[in-house]
Amino acid sequence: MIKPRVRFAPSPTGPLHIGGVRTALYNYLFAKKHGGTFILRIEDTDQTRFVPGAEAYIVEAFKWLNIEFDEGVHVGGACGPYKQSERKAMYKQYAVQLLESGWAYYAFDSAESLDMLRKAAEAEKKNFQYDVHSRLSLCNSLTLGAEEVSAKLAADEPYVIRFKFPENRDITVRDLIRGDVIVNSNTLDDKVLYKSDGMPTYHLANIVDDHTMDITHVIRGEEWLPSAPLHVMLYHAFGWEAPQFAHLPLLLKPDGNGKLSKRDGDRLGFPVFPLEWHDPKSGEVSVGYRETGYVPQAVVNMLALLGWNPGNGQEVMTIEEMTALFSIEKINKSGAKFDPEKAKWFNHKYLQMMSNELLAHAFAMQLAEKNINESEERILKVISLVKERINFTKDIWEQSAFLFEPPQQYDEQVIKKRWKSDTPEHLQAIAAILTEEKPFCKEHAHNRTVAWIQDNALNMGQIMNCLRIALVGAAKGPDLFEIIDFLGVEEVTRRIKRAISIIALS
RNA sequence: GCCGCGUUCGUCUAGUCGGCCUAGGACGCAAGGUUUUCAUCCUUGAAAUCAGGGGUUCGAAUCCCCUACGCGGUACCA
Repeated sequence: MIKPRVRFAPSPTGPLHIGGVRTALYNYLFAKKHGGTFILRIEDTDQTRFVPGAEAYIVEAFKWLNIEFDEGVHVGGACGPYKQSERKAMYKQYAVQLLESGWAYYAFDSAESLDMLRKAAEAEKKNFQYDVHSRLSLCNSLTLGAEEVSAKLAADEPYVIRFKFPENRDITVRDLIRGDVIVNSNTLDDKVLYKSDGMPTYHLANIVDDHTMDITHVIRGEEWLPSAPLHVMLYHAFGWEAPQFAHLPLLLKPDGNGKLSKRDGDRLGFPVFPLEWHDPKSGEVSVGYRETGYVPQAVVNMLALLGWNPGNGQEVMTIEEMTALFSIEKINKSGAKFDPEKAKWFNHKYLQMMSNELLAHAFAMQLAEKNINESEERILKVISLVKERINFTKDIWEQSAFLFEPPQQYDEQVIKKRWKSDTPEHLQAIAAILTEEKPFCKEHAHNRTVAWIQDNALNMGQIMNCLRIALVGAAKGPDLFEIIDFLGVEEVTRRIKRAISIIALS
């Protein structure tokens, strides 16, 4: 295969959705697999939907995800500029070229008049289309005389340029995932290519850019499949060779049907965006994978498997492994429901593979925010104690807070079950045993404590759980003597006293 | 409405050219074990009559047709 050139072309209308991230990822995987080029192009032809900060967000998101572009708005390249608003001047000539070759025409109908036609059709449960059937009864250069058209243009009347579909032609879209999709031109509408504000629409700009940037493969979401016949015809009209198409299945909401949306994330409690996003207009904040404590590699891995599968049973893999295994033929045809539980599982797996040093570094930052100072050695110790219990980096604190501060409260269920009238004296006896241990050795302390419990014919589970309650506040957490070792006997004694007084009061 | 795409355990999926599929794996779920706690981890299990109905064939999840359902599109948005 010749080295492919692919592109990811988002429009800067808000934060990048994980569906978009997956589309970009598949483009990236495909390009890397075949030694090709991966390009980031910003499609901002709709000035009314422009959102400040969105472009920077997109760039930052890919940086965090470690998905690198070879060419693009932020890195430049030989086919720049990579932002459509900056290429504005070049589109008109292509629209004119189509006008001259008879593949397009001027249309002067106002948005309002078309709106009325649409409403009227809707009332009859029909659909109004600007197409082969209707264009001869509308106001355009096909129905108006040549002088009339030039007069309107000379008078600066607003106009759009529409594509003129040939009559009754079967158009074949050759899709790498779906095979041949055939659509008759009579069912297609004459899409606007050039808007009255002097900007091209997506359709024109997209084709012109893909051609001038030598794009070989267009890998994009399934929502573009309906307009693919238009694109195929556009290439034909220009006399250009069309790139190969691959329309990706959609990412669906976890419950029910339909496209995954920000709403679903809010409702079910999982991020839909890679990074946290602050909407400049509404001030609304959307949670991000990064801020939730996801490992970028885990996000990439999880996303890759939503709609693609190498077929070898392997699920956890590096991006290099994915690249080696990737093929468009193995992409599924049907939409994939997003599963927050599996996303969590992936993150857990990646956290376990991460070095303790790296996790300690992340945790040290969390501690700094809480003004807690601990030695590197002790932080590393904490990591070794809680690592296997965490799904997100933010869980480290949740799982280890009791190592830094006494329990805020004591689990009443456990107290009710295990705390007896003689518990205080038993705990004090254990405190005494621990204090005698000098230097403190957790194995030895453990053995002596167990021996003491047995010698006094006491219930092991009852005593140990009460001790745990006194130190941790709940019946959970790592090995008790590891905790005692970390806390130090003095702190342990203090906590036992504290627990006895507080629990006695309640 | 019209056009297009899709349909294997609850979910993500394996299933190349029909037989090795009494449909495999993973997540989740359940039970047991480990941990005198909880989580992790390990083992086992339940879970898809391969959307439904017709064909073709000795034989179909795999090929053909129909139906149903779901989704996407139907803008001077991308």
